Amino acid sequence: MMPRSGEPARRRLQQAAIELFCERGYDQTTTAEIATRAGVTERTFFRHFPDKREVLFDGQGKLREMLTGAVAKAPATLKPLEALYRAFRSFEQPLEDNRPFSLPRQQVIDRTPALQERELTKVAALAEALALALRQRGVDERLAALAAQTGMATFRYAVASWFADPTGGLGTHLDRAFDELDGLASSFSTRQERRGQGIR
Amino acid sequence: MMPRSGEPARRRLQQAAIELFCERGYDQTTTAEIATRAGVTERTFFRHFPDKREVLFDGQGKLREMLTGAVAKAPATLKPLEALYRAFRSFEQPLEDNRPFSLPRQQVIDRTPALQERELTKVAALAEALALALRQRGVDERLAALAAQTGMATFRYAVASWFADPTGGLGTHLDRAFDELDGLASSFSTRQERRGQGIR
DNA sequence: AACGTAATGACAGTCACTGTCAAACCGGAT
DNA sequence: ATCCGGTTTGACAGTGACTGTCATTACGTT
Repeated sequence: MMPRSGEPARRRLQQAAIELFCERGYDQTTTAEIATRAGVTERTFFRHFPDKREVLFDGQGKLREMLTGAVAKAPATLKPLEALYRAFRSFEQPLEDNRPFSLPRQQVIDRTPALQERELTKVAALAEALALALRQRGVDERLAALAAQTGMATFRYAVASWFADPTGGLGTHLDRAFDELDGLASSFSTRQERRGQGIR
Repeated sequence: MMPRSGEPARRRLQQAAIELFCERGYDQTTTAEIATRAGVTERTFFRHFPDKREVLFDGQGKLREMLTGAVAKAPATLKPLEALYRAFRSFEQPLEDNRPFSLPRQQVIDRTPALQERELTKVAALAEALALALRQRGVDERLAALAAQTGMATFRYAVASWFADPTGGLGTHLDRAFDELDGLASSFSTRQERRGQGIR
């Protein structure tokens, strides 16, 4: 049996996976190769991760808990999107620290359709969790869903532009994205004809 | 060689697939079984569909073209979400006609994670196409993306409630969903503190 | 040092999916 | 009717993701 030395097998597998994905690409890498580089058997890979893709989406569970927790703790007077903004903002530092790992990870995802598909479901699950957190703040069900989706999209937009240009840190990009969204909100309505120029 | 009789092999495969998925479930059905029921070989299945999931997501291409076309043809004065509403509305009849097929299909998807994942990517692709169509109407890039996502989510909500209760037809559910969205728009803003009570 | 639990290796097996090539189908030209 | 060229299919072999099972090994506990 492989000596259980040093880093836990789980971490070695993640490390080996991202290395190989960067070197050869996701599709050209077999789970057996990942396992070999990590010094374990292929079977062990599937004991730690339910499938090949999941080796890149591991932190999601904690991220969800932390974000929903931050939303729950936000001042009750805040509007939905403002609560989300604060939750995202409270994650600036951890995400900055993770950048060296998450940047190559995102590059692999961006050029692999199968991984983009998985990312979409992770994002959707996160948005759903955020919507639930908003509902527990007393927000209407439909508004919670809408705000959660919009907030997530804006967050992703900010992270993407931060990946492209880290200048000013993630916080700057978050502010910019939410400011832009704020400007959009005024031109955001469904029906035109049944409104006069009067407001409210 | 199998006599090329009756319905084209493609349709037979789709029919056989949805039947088997309803009977045994998606995971408990092999592509070989689908092919056998359709009277062809497994190899032929993969000549018609790139993967097992795709047999349930075939109309997507045409749907995208028709919806983006409808958006393009909408009166130029309409706001983004109103243009989307009209595009969706113009599809009431085709969707009503398809209900006998799409209802069981949706039930299969709803209880199969792998299919939900694929559906998410289809929805995302459609939203992206709608955003592009809005941009070509002169809508700002970010607003187009936001409106497309929101519109798609509202459309899906309407279709879901129409699946649950066809009373009044899809049109009624669409109106209700967009009316609800319209009510939400007023409480939809990002930042609270930097606004006085003044409007505009 | 003995023990129990959890992690691992070894092995066999299923199934989605692909490449390849020959055979069968089809419509149109002769 | 016959031939012909392009398309569709069948047959077969192969890869790789993923699962079940069981014995074995590592590690903490006593």
